[in-house]
Amino acid sequence: MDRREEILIAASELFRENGYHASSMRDLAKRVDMKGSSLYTHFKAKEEILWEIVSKGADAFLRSAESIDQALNAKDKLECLIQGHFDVMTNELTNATVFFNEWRFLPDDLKAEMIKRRDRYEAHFRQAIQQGVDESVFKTDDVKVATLFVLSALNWSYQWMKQDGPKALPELIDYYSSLIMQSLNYKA
Amino acid sequence: MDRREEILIAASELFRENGYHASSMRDLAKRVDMKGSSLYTHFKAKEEILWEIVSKGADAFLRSAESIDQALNAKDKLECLIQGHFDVMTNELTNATVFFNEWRFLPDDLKAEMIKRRDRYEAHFRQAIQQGVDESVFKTDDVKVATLFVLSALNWSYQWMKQDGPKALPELIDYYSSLIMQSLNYKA
DNA sequence: CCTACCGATCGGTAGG
DNA sequence: CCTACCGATCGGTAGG
Repeated sequence: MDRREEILIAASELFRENGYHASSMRDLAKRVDMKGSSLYTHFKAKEEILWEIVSKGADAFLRSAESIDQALNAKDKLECLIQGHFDVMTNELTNATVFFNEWRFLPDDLKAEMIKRRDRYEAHFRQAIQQGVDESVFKTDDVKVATLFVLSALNWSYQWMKQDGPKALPELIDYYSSLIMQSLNYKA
Repeated sequence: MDRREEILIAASELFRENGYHASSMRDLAKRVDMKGSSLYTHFKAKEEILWEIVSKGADAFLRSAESIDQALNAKDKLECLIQGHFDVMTNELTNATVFFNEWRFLPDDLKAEMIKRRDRYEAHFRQAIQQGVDESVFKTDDVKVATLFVLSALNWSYQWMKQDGPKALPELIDYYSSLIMQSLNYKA
């Protein structure tokens, strides 16, 4: 693994623990045994580091959603979306947490780019729910609000997920998923 | 309204927009037409300001939950809890947002105090859901996870709630509430 | 509530 | 990747 990647991992952990603005370049340098000024051979600015981490988090979510077979029926599709969301949470917890907590500190143009990606992710969920309504397996009066609801329940999970969480996690996720299905009035 | 209160309101808005660590005492002073040093006649430290705002947010949620009639049946109780949550979100959006985003920057002892209050709030929801299971109006295999699910869906809402939101908000909240009820398999 | 000031630290650059 | 350094700004105090 190259040095740049090592620094990004250390930065992700640091930002997760202390937040972007409470983390200094010198703090970060200490974690990778460098002097603060040497970080600038790998990155143009502190903001660039934030961007790379946030971007990595967002891409993990998007790739997960985009890898799902579009031919699936609505129920399976939504279940894959939910499982994928938790997979990203599990495998990329640090980047994902920084993504949720710190993306708002990006400069305006990069912030706009993140909003675009977030909207694309949301569209996958809305499409699956709409498909379920069309297939008459979901029953909901308002697909937009239902989508908001499902994504809210998922997005907050970074608050209670822990690195190396309990073995019980797979069952928890299954049950969480079934609660979402029930909220959409799932009928086989 | 006394000066101290005015400063707290300005600080809440400032922290909401820029985050606690990216807001300086001089930024805050400008918003209330003072010099930075003069803020220290009202507050001992910057941290004290954060504590007051976060504390106000948390108390609003707790008071809402604790004002609910314990004699209510489970469905009505949970609906009051949900409505109360959104009332706080509406009336105290700024303090609530700072509460969610910035409470982790409090010193350890105050952080522990906030966790206590959050646990007390959560207990109200768990109790209502458990009561519903006992009354056979809710059906859920795992009250703990169901509580986590409901609170996740509610807690994330600060992300999409806006000050002076759309007139449609009451209907949105009603529908959001019905999604939660369905997730708990509500049967009258 | 102000002016004046403190030491510490910030992100970042120059030059090697 | 380092040393040495920059101007700017930080939270906070003294003294009035």
